[in-house]
Amino acid sequence: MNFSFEVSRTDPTGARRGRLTTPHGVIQSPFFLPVGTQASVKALTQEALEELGAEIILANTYHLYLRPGHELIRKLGGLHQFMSWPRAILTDSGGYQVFSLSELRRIADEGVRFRSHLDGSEHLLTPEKAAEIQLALGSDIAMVLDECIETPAPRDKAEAALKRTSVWARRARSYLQQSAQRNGDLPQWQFGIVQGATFPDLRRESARQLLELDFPGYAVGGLAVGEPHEITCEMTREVTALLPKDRPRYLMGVGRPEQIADYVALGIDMMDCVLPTRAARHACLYTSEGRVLIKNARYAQDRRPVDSHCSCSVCCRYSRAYLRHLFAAGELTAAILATHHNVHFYLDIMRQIREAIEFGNLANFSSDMHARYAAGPA
RNA sequence: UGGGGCGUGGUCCAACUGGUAGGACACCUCACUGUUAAUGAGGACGGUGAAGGUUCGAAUCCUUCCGCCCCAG
Repeated sequence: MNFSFEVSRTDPTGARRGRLTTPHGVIQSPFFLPVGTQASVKALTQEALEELGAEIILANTYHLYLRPGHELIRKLGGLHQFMSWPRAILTDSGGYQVFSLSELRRIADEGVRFRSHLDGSEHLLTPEKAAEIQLALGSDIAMVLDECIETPAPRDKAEAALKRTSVWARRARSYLQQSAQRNGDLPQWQFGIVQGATFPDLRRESARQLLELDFPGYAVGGLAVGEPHEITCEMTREVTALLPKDRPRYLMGVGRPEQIADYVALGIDMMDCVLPTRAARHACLYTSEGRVLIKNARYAQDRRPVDSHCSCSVCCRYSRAYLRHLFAAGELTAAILATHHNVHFYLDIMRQIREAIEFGNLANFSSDMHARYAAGPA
């Protein structure tokens, strides 16, 4: 099978430099996955993503199952072909929707019963179903269905979600393995997801239970849902300490630009976040000097690029004043240009982080970022 | 020149026909962490064209003036 992961260097902080090989290309790690929930990174074309150097993106099982439907995508040749994205794709299982669509679902041991946010129709998402959908989509990496709960959570609730996540992980794992036996090969990698809320011992217990299932990669889920950054780091540290060094570690749903290096220093290899794309549409631009809220009146006559240290095509060509105008006028181009810049910025942070690991100065990079983001924009 | 109507924050309008002026948009600011999100929250701005009068109390009623609109000539 065409999957592998290798760590080529570990720096003093614990950060790992490596590469993940998939049937759809090699991805240098640590890496960031732009979020393309509905087979589209909002406001970006696949051409733009390629130009930006994205090597992998994330899509969502729940959303694509509801629309246009995984069977349709399978019929059209799978998600890669459907959306004309030749590089790697990771699909989230719908576990996050268990959390974010809480008013629309009911959780039981068999799975999650959802009412569609689109038309109100009822659907049952089980661990097997989530695995089946992702198989149909043909993503390179599939996530197991997990139960992601809100923070802070009482211990008994965290325990229950942890237990259920482990049972579901086992079911998802065997579903995929059985499918592989029938077809002779594993067409995709499947990652387990550690839960346990903000309880260190529960995090460790969750990791231990998943390790028994011998996943090719492990994710840390249920974090960055409201708890302080230090807690996110503490929980991540508990987990990565137990994970095998030769498997990729994925911290799901993070983070802010200045936090990313911290997670990498905790031994995280991959992460995804809607922040660069969503904030872009809301006129928040990330730069090497901090955040720029481009709608602010102070930028009305600002001829400078969004980020003078940025080499993206937006910063090479357009002024802050123009971007501000596009937002004020409600032009679609505002979202397109802002998203392009933010995704470039995130991918560039990852390039710099990889370089910093090679040179052994990730700690400097991290404190630099924190300082700049504390100082605010120029 | 008659007759009729209307003047309320930047804009468009609302205020049981007397009860102490509100909304939308615009503006300003903030928030977004495995996307139900080109979203959401907050803030500033008028004392009602002007001057008088009636009344406990007027954007609402009366008088005069100013401005705009419509219909007649």
